[in-house]
Amino acid sequence: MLQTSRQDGVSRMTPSPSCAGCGHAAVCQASGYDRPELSGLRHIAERVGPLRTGEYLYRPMSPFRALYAVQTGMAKTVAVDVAGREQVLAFHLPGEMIGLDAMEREVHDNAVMALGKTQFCRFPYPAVRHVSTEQPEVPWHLVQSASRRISRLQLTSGNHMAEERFAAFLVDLRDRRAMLGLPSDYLPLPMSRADIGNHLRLTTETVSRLLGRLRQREWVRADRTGLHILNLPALREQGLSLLMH
Amino acid sequence: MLQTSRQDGVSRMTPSPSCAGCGHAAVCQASGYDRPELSGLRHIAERVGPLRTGEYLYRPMSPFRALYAVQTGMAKTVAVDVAGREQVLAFHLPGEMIGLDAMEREVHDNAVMALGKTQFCRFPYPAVRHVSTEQPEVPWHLVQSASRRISRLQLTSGNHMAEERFAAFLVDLRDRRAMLGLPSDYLPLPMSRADIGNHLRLTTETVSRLLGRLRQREWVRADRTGLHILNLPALREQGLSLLMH
DNA sequence: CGCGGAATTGACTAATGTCAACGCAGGTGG
DNA sequence: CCACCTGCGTTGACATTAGTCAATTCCGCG
Repeated sequence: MLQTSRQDGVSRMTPSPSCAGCGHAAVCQASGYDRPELSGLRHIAERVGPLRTGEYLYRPMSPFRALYAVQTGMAKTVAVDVAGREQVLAFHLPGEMIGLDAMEREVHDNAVMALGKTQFCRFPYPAVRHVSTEQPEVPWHLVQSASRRISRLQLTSGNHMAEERFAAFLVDLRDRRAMLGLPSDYLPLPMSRADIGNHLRLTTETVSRLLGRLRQREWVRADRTGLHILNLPALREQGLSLLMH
Repeated sequence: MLQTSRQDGVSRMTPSPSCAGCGHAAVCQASGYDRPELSGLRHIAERVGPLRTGEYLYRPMSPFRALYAVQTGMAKTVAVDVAGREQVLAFHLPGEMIGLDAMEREVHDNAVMALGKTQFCRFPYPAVRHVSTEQPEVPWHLVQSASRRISRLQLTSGNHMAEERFAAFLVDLRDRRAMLGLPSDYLPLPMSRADIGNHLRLTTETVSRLLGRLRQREWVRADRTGLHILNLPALREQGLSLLMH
């Protein structure tokens, strides 16, 4: 529940180390942040965290002051409706821009929570606007991030059997990791089964049963912290709703 | 099916009348296109259509060359997966930007189809980039459009009872029409029940039954072409998953 | 006036959710 | 260092929602 008084991430913020010596240059490169036309973005980046499981980067109704990107670890975006039901909208891997849905708005609608030890880059919005006057590619980079986010959301909005959705979820996660140059035959799953289920519109029980079936077919080897992919083609075939790029 | 050889919209295009005397200034104003910092966008706008029901504005795999906005009428965006199953991702009202998910990409993933007699504004992408050099607010306007699109997609990605989703759908449609200054106690529904159902992850039969129930409770009066809202508060209560702005 | 696609309605089915019991693992404190 | 405790995951039995299939009606259009 969002009311718990866990520490919010923004208070634990390094003033402005910029990207010099960040040590995660590979991810930035894979995500396209290293282009010279975006150097301004790198210079205004602040580092947030590390946050630990359950800590919030921001919460619903908190003022929109910055965009974020995951640097290391994983995070989830969660919407909460008036009845208090939560909906996990996305899991974020390193390099993915967070908070785009609040742009040009006063406050965030959603919460973002760390899953496992997670660090973020923070891009203060006024500074983003400022560097854009010098570097006109900056807003186009955001447009592209938003565009990708739209495509990703469209992927999960289809109506498919539970098994397809689950397989597609795993393959998508794998492909995104591969794209970032991260090991992709093993997927860490720092989120709970409940989170996965919620995201896919399934119950934890169903997720558990699906995992059981995949294990039985020897397509994956899984424990509670992660999952080895043993038969990627089969998984991909199963989740054919993945028509991405 | 996308293979039918209906005429594609882009061939029926007025060279470049710009927005002078367009007659839909009210919609543009409501959607924020009339700001002086965006005058360049208005000047590059071409008019497409009118297209009639079932005609495509563009199809999957067609090259991305322009953004569009509905001018009058309604349109739907449809994704098709490798198995040929279609997913209606959105219904577009006048003023809504279309094609953002293909930005900075080579081709469109989705199809956009007119629902009833529909006109579009076309913003050729190279011209958009060009005016942006003069008017730096242009890309920010796109960011904002994309941001809104993300919020809207997030709305439909929740797991809720069929009745909630349906009520929320109707109320959302009503609110968007109201925002545009269109009559909002009556909702034209130029799409088929199948389209509505597909969008909401329901079958036509279920949509029909839900409509029946709403009629019985005297919350709406509906025929196949549209629907009068008789009890908006009740509908809104039913679809409380709508927490927008 | 009748044809044909779309919508509606009903009977039955299947997928997934709900509820409940159990087990495993990690963490804490004796 | 072990034992218990607690939370998460797994598994099974049953319930419920929405889907499927089929028959019927409605309505626009030739």
